[in-house]
Amino acid sequence: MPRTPEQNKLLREKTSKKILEAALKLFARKGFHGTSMSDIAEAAGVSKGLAYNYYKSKKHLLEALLILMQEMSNQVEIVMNKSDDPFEKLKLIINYSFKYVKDNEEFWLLYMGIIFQPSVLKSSVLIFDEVYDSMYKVFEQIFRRIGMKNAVAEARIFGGLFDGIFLGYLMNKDKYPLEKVRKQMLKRYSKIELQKLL
Amino acid sequence: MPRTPEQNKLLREKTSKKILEAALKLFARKGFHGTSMSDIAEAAGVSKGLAYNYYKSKKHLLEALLILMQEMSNQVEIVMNKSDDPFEKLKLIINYSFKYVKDNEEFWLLYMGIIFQPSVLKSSVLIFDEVYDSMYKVFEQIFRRIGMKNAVAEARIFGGLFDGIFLGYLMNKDKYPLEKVRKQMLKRYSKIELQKLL
Amino acid sequence: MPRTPEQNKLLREKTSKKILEAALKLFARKGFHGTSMSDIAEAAGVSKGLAYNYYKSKKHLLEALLILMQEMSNQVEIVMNKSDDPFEKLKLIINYSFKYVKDNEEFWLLYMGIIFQPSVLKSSVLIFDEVYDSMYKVFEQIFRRIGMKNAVAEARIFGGLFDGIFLGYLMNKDKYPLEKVRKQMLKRYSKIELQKLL
Amino acid sequence: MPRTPEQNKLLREKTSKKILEAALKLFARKGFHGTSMSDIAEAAGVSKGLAYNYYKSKKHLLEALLILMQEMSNQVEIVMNKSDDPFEKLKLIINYSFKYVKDNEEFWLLYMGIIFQPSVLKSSVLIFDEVYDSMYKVFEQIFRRIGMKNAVAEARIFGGLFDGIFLGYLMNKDKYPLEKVRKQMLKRYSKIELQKLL
DNA sequence: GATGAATGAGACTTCATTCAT
DNA sequence: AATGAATGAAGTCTCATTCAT
Repeated sequence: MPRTPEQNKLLREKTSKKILEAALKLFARKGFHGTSMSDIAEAAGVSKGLAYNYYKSKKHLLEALLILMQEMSNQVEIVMNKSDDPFEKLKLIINYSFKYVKDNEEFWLLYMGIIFQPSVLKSSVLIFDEVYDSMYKVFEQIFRRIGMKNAVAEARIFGGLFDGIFLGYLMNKDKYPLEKVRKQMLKRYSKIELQKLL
Repeated sequence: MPRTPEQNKLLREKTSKKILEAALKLFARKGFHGTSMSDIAEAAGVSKGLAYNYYKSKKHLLEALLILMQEMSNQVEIVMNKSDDPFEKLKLIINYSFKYVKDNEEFWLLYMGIIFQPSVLKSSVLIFDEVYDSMYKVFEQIFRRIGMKNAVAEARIFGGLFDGIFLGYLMNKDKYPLEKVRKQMLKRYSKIELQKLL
Repeated sequence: MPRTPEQNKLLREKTSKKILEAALKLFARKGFHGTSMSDIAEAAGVSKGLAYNYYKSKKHLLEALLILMQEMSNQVEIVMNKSDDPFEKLKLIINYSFKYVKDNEEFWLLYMGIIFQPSVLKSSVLIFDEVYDSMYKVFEQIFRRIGMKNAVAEARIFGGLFDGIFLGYLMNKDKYPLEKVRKQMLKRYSKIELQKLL
Repeated sequence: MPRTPEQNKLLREKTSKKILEAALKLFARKGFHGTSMSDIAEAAGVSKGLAYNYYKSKKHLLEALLILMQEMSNQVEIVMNKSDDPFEKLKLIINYSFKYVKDNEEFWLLYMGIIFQPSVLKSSVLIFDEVYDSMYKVFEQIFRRIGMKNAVAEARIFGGLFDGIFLGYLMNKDKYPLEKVRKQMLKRYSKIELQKLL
């Protein structure tokens, strides 16, 4: 009894997702070169052959993950635009980012891993460069609207803080006081404190 | 006539340094797994066999680099202790760190690469964990002495800033306004501004 | 459609046997260090990679052969126990051993090669030591039952004879009068002649 | 102050002997392929370069050892010819051989190693074949003179005994009752016992 | 859609040999 | 006579990818 086309489509999606998730997990932890297709297939519970049935090559798997990440990165802007007040925006960004990292550790690790080894996938750099650039532009505007003189530098500091904090957190999740840091960030970038510095 | 021991020592030092430098450059850019011993030997201008004459294995090469890094990391504390004033300490740390990254981009890249793929070298994690921990302790003390309530979180923020900023810088050295950011950091952590927030 | 598990099992057995046989042949003739995995793969008619698919390393291949040999070595005792008469036992041992060597030249060569280079595989020595020891014990008992005074030494002489004779035979199979020697051995260790020496 | 020609010659001989002895020791224990020139040079306490100064290649070293062995093998005949009585000859051979093995374990091990891996050195086979052949001829004559019918087979048995016994001895020097075996051999091949079997 | 046996290029590593001094 | 740095071929092993079924 052959499967109906719908059943087949569902099955395909499910399997392809399993593979993608296994790849994400392993690339994040062991790096692209440190992960073998066998590892991925095994972690996904499918045969090597089947993995190739869904993704033409190891590189294609990575690319599929990058595209996913790119799509997710748009979320920040959506969240941010829930308010028009720059101080409120900062708050939304901080809260969203901390939540995002906790929920998507692996994506974040993969992203960092790729950033640090651009040779793995030339094209990736371009993608992220754009994402980064546009993000910094937005931060800059926010700080300008707040009235800060050095909005360019402040934007870099603000953006850098996330990377740095999350890095520290992921390096040692058990000890890191993530919640305390989030609160302190909110305080540091609150209307009250920022206005003291103007 | 054989070479004199001195000649040999010089030769060994020169060659072993060439190899180590080539390894640093390549590991930093392409990652440990992404770099082959052939790459390293070629970049160093020696034969593959000779590289093994000096470093027992690819892993040993990496370890030699890590030891070097660990030695360098002690510098921060030395620099910091040139003054006893906590505000001055912060200034010294900021200036030293920015200078350090500019002068040792590759070390920093390698370090990040390793942090993100601890599976490459289990032992490395331990080394860095210690370094990090002791550094955060020192930052905490400084902020406590300044009179900040949330010294723990502030220390994490301060430390994270460096990683985040340098990460952004190394991702795109051409565009990054490193000097502006340094100045803004000095301002943000100056006595004047910090005291406004107490 | 994938192959059925049965098909795969058959395939695996066939291929793994081909590789093992090739390894035996080459290790026996050229020694462990003198044989390369390429040699083995080529002789087995498979790719190098496949050989590693079946045997984790060159050493594992050797170990697989040793286990086979150990299993075979139990045969002697089985054969010997077909009779209870010590003179008959000697006859059975002689006939079985001569036949065994002719049928399993390569195993015998491999075995000797390993004996002479214990550094190749430390564990092997222990295995064979045990086999040897228990064999000599058995020989000793036989000679004691026959009534010989120096059963210990006689057992060593009897056992040594096999090794020595087979060594001579395998060194130069064309010229060696194996059949004549077998007959003479039977005579030498026959009831009639042995009793003359009591 | 340059060395005199005599001094030089002495030095050369001493050094070349050191190297040869180191090679013998290592080849015997670890096999030809299992021994590296570095091992040999180190064991001999000289530099690798110097070893090559004395022996053109690793193979040449082995050949030098084989020639030495060949020279030593002539000793048997000399010893044997001290008496004209065949029974006495057997006694001399037995005693000499047991003594020889104890005094020259390494030579004997090397010899066995080569016998079992003729591929290492094609030429060696020819050398040993000759030695063996002539030896068996001599044994045959002895047994014929004693009056044995199957002198051919008896010669093979007698010769094989040595190889087999020594093999057993060298496999496990601590436990092997070499002295007992020697005595039993003398008894077995004494005039009294042999004549019982005629 | 699915399997896993099979391939082969390329990685890590060793070592006989050469050579500058 | 002597050293040991240096080379490069060859060996062990891994893994992305293909393919028969």
